[in-house]
Amino acid sequence: MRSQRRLEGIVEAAAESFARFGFADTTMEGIAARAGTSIGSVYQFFPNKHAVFREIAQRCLLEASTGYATLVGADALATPWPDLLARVIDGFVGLHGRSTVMQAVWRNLELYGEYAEADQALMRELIGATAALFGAWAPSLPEATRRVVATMVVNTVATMMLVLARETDPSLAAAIVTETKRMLERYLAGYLPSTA
Amino acid sequence: MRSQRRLEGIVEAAAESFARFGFADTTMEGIAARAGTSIGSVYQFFPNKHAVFREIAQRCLLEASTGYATLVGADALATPWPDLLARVIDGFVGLHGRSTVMQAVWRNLELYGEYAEADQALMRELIGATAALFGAWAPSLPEATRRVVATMVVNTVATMMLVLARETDPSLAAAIVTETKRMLERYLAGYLPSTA
Amino acid sequence: MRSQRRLEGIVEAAAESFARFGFADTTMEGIAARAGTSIGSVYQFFPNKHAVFREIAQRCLLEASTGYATLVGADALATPWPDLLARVIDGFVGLHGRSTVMQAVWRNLELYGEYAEADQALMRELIGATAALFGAWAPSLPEATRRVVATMVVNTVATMMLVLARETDPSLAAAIVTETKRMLERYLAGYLPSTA
Amino acid sequence: MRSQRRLEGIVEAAAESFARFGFADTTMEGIAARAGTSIGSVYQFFPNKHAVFREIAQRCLLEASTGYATLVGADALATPWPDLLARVIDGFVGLHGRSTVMQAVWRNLELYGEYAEADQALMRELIGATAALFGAWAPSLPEATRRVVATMVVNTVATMMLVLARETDPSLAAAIVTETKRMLERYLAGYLPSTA
DNA sequence: TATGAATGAGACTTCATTCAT
DNA sequence: GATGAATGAAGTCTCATTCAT
Repeated sequence: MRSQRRLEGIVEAAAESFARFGFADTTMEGIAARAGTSIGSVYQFFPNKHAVFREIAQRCLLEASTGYATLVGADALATPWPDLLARVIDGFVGLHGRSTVMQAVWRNLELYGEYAEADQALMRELIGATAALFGAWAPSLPEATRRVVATMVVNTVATMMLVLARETDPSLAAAIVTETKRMLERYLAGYLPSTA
Repeated sequence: MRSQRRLEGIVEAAAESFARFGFADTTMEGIAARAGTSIGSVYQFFPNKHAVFREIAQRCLLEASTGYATLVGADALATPWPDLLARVIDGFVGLHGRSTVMQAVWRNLELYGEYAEADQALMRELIGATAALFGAWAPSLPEATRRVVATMVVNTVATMMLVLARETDPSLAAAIVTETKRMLERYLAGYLPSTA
Repeated sequence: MRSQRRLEGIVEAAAESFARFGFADTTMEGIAARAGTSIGSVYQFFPNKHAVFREIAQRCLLEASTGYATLVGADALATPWPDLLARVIDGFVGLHGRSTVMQAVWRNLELYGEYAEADQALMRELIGATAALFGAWAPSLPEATRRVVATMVVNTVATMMLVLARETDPSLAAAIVTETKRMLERYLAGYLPSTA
Repeated sequence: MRSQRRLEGIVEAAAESFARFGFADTTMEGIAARAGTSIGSVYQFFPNKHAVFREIAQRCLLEASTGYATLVGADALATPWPDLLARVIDGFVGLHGRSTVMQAVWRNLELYGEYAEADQALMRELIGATAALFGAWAPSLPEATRRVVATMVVNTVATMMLVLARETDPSLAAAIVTETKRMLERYLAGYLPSTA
């Protein structure tokens, strides 16, 4: 469909611009130009500039949700948890590197309010799923503890990506990924049984 | 001197506004009004809006630097490292809670470019100091490792504050602080000798 | 096309305002209002206030250039030079009286820097053309002399218009025109052969 | 007297700034700084920015008036009129070159309205004096003619200075002075008897 | 009287949004 | 729908002028 392709072009153009210049320095005119269309067409799809960002944030959250599901996969419980942890971390790093939409959202944290609700829902989802895994691995761990620990894991991975976005030295970036895995592994080792 | 007090008023008003509404939604007119002065006076001290933010960022970094020095203190090596870790984390949480300037900076991460250089210098300083402590506690730890580990600790504490800034549930916030301490303690236990 | 008419309206309004109140006392808001449009539209065509003036200056120079060509015409060499001189002077006086754009430029000489280059090119053109006429009338006159004399004539006519712009007494204005013709005629009589 | 010296410093600083940057781009703060005093002191002497310019214009007119009297001198009628003409022209060129105040006024013609009245009075004075000389040399010349011719001479010299102010090539500038003398001489030769 | 900090009106300029074609 | 010209609210910034010290 014509309009579908046009919409995609606009979203892509907007994400690129938000990621590269930030929300404030992105103009609706600029988005239209980058998408090879007119400003009127942008307003055909979105009532205002914030709505464009919200769409991008939503896609970012969807990508994160889908990414989590794919990375954890059906074989989660059959995988030693440290391996799973490493897989998820590497997966998210890769995802962020490839997704303009994610970069746009991480670059414009000041707009968190725009999608806080949806983000919190996603966080609850991811935390719930992670906590459920913990329940399978360590049934004796109290429910409340599981949730807190899951929160820590999710937050740590999320903020690691923020740190990476800022880090210019690639070898230090790689070290940060390695050490984050190690840190979480040691942290979780206090809660989950070793997978000897 | 009169102008010193006025300057302080402006900086304080700006920090509050940046922290509460964000940089984009803060107007120079608004800063002046909140400071009980006129827009002309704001421009007497700062050539433009970004310069106001830069001043605040600089103060934030100074507070962080001073805070670190105070918290680590002269007795650092006489203190068991887990205690020192807990003291520093609690200290920074308290500092952030009391400092409008810090809240303003954490709220407007998208302006990181404005003070990136100064921030990186501070990071190097804090990482260096922390790595030096590690060197005292674990002389056998290779220099490069010490620095990477120190980087992890500093980043983790820093991003924890970002997470806290967003967290509305106070009991969850408290749990995050507790668990962050625990996480770092377990992480560092792999590198530093246990203390008696 | 709509926008062409709008542009003309803006230029006309600006010229009127520059001519009547001067550059400094003309506001972009005022130009828009006088043109019956909005300030945004003015900025659609011109990036800033100086650009508006530059457009007007350019039109003024074009009018002068075209005016010269028309006034001198194809029959220049067939016309006794005193008659041609009188025709050109009267022509320019009339032109200035009818052209808001010229009045705007003469009124704001302090902005000469804005169009100095283009003006100097025009001057060279007019001086060159005038010197060429002198060459036809007085072949024995050295090239360098022709150019200097042409410069005098062009400058004298130009500054006469400046004087006229300031003169409020119409009968004195008329006398100034008459005497300027006489002055240039007597001046040129020293260089050019008398006609029949 | 202290305040007299201070006033002179301010006027001089203002004239320099007006001459170099123009009225619009001169700030009261800048004048004070250049005069080595404070803005408050400037307002001690002048109620506003235009008043500063008016003072300068007045001095310019005074210099012109005095200059004329000096140049024409007591021996005017004993001097052949072409020599007197040359002397006056050279004198004014020199005067303009030396006087910051004159340069300030010529540079800011758009403010003519500020001193138009005084200027017109001066013009009447100079024209009257010149016409009187003509009366002595050519008693048969009708009064009205004398005044018109005197107006032409005064205007021509005045506008020559405007042209010179714009001319960057010194040899062309010199030629303009020479030719202006020649032009006026030929013009006047039609009205005044030759001085055998 | 001298100083220069404080004031605030006013001008420029941007850009999200609307709407006629 | 698509287009892009038109709109004008809103924000930044300057600088003449005032006034407390």
